Parts: sequence; C-alpha cells; structure tokens
Amino acid sequence: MAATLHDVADLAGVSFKTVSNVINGYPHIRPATREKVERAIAELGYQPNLTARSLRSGRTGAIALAVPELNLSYFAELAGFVIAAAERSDLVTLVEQTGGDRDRELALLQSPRLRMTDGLILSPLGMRQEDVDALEVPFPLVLLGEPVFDWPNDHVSMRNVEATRAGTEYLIASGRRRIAVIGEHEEEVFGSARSRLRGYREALEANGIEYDERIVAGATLWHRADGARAMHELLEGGAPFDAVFGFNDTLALGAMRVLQEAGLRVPGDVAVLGIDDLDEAAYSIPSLTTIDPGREWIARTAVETLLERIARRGKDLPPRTKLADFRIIERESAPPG
Amino acid sequence: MAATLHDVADLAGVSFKTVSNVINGYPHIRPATREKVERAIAELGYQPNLTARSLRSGRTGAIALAVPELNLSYFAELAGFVIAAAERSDLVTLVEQTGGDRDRELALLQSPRLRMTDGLILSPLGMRQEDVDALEVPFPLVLLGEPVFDWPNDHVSMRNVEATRAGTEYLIASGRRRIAVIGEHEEEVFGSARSRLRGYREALEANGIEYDERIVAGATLWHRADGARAMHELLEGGAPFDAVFGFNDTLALGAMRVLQEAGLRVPGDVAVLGIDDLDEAAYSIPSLTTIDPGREWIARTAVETLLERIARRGKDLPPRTKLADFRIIERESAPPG
DNA sequence: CCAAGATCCTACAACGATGCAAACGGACAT
DNA sequence: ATGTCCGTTTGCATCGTTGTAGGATCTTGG
Repeated sequence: MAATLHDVADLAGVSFKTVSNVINGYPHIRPATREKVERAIAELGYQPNLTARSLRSGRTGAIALAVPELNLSYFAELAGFVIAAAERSDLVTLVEQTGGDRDRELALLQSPRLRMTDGLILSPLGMRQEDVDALEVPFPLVLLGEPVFDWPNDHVSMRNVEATRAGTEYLIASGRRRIAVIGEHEEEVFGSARSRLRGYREALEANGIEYDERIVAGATLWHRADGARAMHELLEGGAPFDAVFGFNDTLALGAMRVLQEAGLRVPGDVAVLGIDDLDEAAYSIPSLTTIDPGREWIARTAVETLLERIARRGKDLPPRTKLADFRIIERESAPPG
Repeated sequence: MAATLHDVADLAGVSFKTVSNVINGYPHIRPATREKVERAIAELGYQPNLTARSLRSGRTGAIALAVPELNLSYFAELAGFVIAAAERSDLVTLVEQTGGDRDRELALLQSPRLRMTDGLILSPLGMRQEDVDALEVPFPLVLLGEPVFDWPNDHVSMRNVEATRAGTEYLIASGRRRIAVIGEHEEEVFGSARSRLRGYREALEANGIEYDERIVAGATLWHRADGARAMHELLEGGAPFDAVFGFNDTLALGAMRVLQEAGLRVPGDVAVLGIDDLDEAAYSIPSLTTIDPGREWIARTAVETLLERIARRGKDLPPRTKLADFRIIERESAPPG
C-alpha cells in the first residue's frame, strides 16, 4: 500500500502532524527536522492521499464538464480548452456526455457523481423551459450556450444573434439573396439554434429579404450526417437558394459534401458558411468560410467563472453572463463580395 | 450544507449506521424502519458524500484517461467511447491531455492527481525506451498504442502492422506502385508510427516494390496541418508518387487538401488512404478511403481490462495484450482495383 | 415459560488527512 | 531561581462514510 503520513512520521522519528506541517509549508519548523522529514518522504515516495485531503478540506480539486458528445468536433475542441484551462489552475476535469438528451441532462444535475467535484460546467441542449428549476443546484454551476430566461446561474456564451446576423449580412454583401439555413431547432431553449435563427432573420429583414421557411432546415444534433440529410431535403424541396448557412461547421461540411455530389459548385452555385472555425474547416475542399465563436475564450472564461463561484461558495454573487467576441474567417466556400 | 447520514438519522429517529445500512441494501431491516429512513432521505434530499465513501472504501469510482489532445479527432472520438464505456460500469472519467509530450507523460505517471482515480488508461506518444521503468506504477494502468517492448502493463491496440500491410496491398492491388507515406516518426517507441511503417514495408517487399525514403514523410503530431506540410514537402521533393498513405485520417485529409490545391486529381492522379475512419472521412471531397481500427472495441476493451485489474488489485494477473480487428472502408479517394 | 437462534439495530473504530489548542524546551528578563 | 515568551512540536477532534462486533428485541421449539 501507499505510504501515509504515519509511515513517513515513523521513519523520520517525528509525529505525523509534523509531517503534515512540513508538507503544508507551516513556517516554524527547524531546518534539521524539515530535512529529516523530506528525506523520509523521498525514501518512501510518499504522496498525499487526495481523497482524505478532500474529505477534510471540502474541496476536491476537480471540476466536471458535461457536453453532448465528444464526437461532435466543436465540443471536443471546447473540452480540450476547458481541460487545459482547468489544469492551469491545478484542477482536473471530469468529462460527462449527455447526448444532448433532456433526461440525461436533468439526471446529471441530480447525480451524486458530481459530488466528487467542486463544480460543473454544463452545456445543456435538451432542457426545456419547465426544467429551469432543476438548475438550482447545491453546487457551483456555469452554463454554456445561449442565455434565454432568468435563472440563477452564471453563463458564458458566444454572441449568437450578432454573429449570425453578421454572417448573414456577409453573405448578402457578397451578393447572395436566397440564403438557406441548416440547424434550426424549434423546441430548444438553451441551445443556440433559436438565437442563431433570430440573427439570421434580423439580417434578412434589415436588408428587405423575405424569410422563406422552405429553405430553413432543422437538425437536432449537429453531426455531419445531419447536415447532409438536411441538404438532401433542401435540394428535394426545390426552392432555390444561392447560399447555405450551416449553424455549425459540421452541418455546413455535411451539406457541402452533398451539394458537390449533386453537381453544384461551391461557391460558384452556392456559397457555404459555417460557425465554429474547427480545425477541419481550413482543410475541406473548398475550405470553409466560418465564424470563430471565441471557443478558447469561452472555455477559459467558463473555468474562471466557475472558480470564482467555488471560491465564494456561500456568499452570494449575482449571476453573470459573459459573451465572447466573434470573428468571420473568410475562406473559399464563401468569398467576400 | 448538504445533509449527512447523521442528519437523516436524527430525522428518522434511528442510528446513523442504520441509515447507512438502508442505503447499502443490508438485508435485515424492518420494512417500517426502511420506510422511515427512506422518507427522511427524500425529505432532506440526502446524497452520500462520495469523497468520504472513497476514503473508507479505497475505491473512487473514477478512472483517468490520458491522451495527447482532444483536438485530434481520433482521440476525441476515442475519449467519447471510453467515457461511454466507463459510464456503463458506473465510473466517471477524468480526462488529461499530455500533448504527446514525453515530460508531461512521465509527470502524469508520478502525479498525485491520479490518486483521485482507481486507474489510468494512457495513450503514450512521447515516451522512450529508457522510460519504461516509469510504467511500474502503484495503480492499475492500461496502455493504448503499439506494444513494443516487454513491460509490466496491460495493453490494448489495433493491429498496426497487419493493417498498414493490408492497406498498402489494397493500394497495390488497385494498380499503384509509388506509394508515399505521411506520418513516419523515427524516435517513437510507444506510438503506432513505427509499426505502421513496418507493415508498409512488408507489403512493398512482398510485392517486389523498392522502398524509397524520398516519399516517406515524417509528422510528429498528427494534425491536418502536419499532413499538409508533409505533402508540400513531398511535392517539392519531386520524387513521383501515385498514392499517399496517411498514417491517420487527419494527416490524409490535410494532404488531400494540398494535393488538390496543387491541381492534382484524387484519386485520378493520386489515390489517398487514411487510418481511423473518422466521422469526417465520409464527408470530405472526395470521401476518404480509410481503415477502421476498431476504435470502439479498443475503448470498450481498455475499460474492461482496467476494471479487471482494479478488481484484482494485489493479486498478480499477467500483463495482457489485446488487439482489435481492422477493416478497410472503401470510399472515393482510393477506389478498389 | 425459558433457552436458543434469528432478526434488527447500534456503538465504536477505522480510512488519511487538516485545524486547533495545548505542551514542550530553551532563551531571556526579573 | 523563577516566570514569561517564543519557536517548535504534538495530541486530539474532525470530515462522512463503512466494517466489525456485539447488544437488544423478537420468534420459535421444547
């Protein structure tokens, strides 16, 4: 078995409390004693038992991150940033997958599994308006994704409305008028689809273009396959379009593939725009014009925000909303006008 | 503060140990008592403190997974499968990123951070032969990636040599003779590059094709950008080739992009083959022919293997090596002959 | 009606760490 | 020589749980 404070203490010939003091940097220790203890620690390869320390201190040094799936590149990259940011604060990250499923999201908020962590960063997707109460949990919680109603939590997101509005206007400025959308999600409350659609509609309206629901395609999870399926529907629907705005890059990439299979040229016949700026988007054929949502900023800020909450546990800190800046990345699939 | 066993016990009017017994399904409890306790639990919303339970039981219910980066799609998808498999066994998964860096891999093996988990699944990339001793750790450890030398650990991997041999022969059968490679990694011990190169060479030899190192390009981390850079080198090198075997899909996709930028047709001028069968590979233009390495099987098996080790902690179980079956997925970038 | 054996419940000691307060010993002033 | 003070070390309680052992209560058979 691993060595404990007592083992070290026995070897060093001091009380186990002294060993604890050495480890925790207590100042009043005679150099000779400190050295004895350190030698014993080294000899036994002692490492503190973090579980015991957690029990005593009430802090675990771990946070949880819950995303729909790591199989969705956006969330994989986001998770990578969150883990890196957490590590910089000496926290480890426990990753959960909800599948974007309402029941699993709700179950997670109740789950004792989280008791092993100091707080949760949740990217909800399936939850509905009536579930808002479930967000009143006894641990620090930061939400990712669009803020919609009043709730008692911190919140970090991209500027969905502004970004899709800007994206749509970018397409309009480049001469497109019939801009299809993929990724609409009627019932959603917490995800970004609804706000993204709003930004899109605002841009149309501001430019005197009529909203045509025949070229608005839904997609619940945002896999490439969903983008492909949606594009098939759009093509079969027969309503004309000269651009496609995928509400994320994987949808856009799935759609772009289908467009080209159908013999349409991108961007010649149809321009394609995504959101996320995945690594992958720079290497597709053609490379994908997209909107950088500030992923890394979001990840870093979410961890910081959670840490502030953890530090002030008890004291009430009003819920905060923090929004990242976005940036349009011009590439081949939708060149500027 | 959260309720404890004592709080529940007070409310129910029993000893706290009885509450513990109810929770742990101890059989001899009068129905009336059980009900009283359960009502108290519900009323207080009691949830067991997992940290205390861990301290007492010595098990944490968490495992750690360490991969180079979640930004690499292969590892993101693998992590998703590992988390899902762990969850089926009621384990949570703590994800660490090593960046494929030797020092960070070694540090991780020593780190007390892992003391919060029951075991580790590690996908080493930077470690060298002389670091093998570092793998003798006091906790259950399962390694992913090519087994190279004798070491005292369990090991789950794909069949690298056979797969690249089969892949190379597939290209040869389709009429290609000058098959370039991207992803070679000279110094590597634990990663897969070396074995993959071996399979490639075996296939060449078996078919009387000479090995030409001018068309073998290195790449340490396997991002799309690395594949792109390697392809630029190959093109500038001037040695002719009519196929490219990327040692993973992201390398292949990065390379494919550069090929087409250079005006070469895929697969007309150059066939492209990858390994991993990423989701993305089905949606590139052209879609990528690739080798399915059995990712999900690997993830599931790694978790199972780790669990066996955890269960028999102490008892010596000889180290095992488990290899997944692979499958060539025929798509457009390299059609069958 | 009592002893024996189930059945149900409780007391106490861990697990390995930290916080608090008190004990120790030497230096110094009185 | 005694008391005070400070730097240094220690003992004890504690975090919330589970394991072990044994006490209390209830059945049951003779």
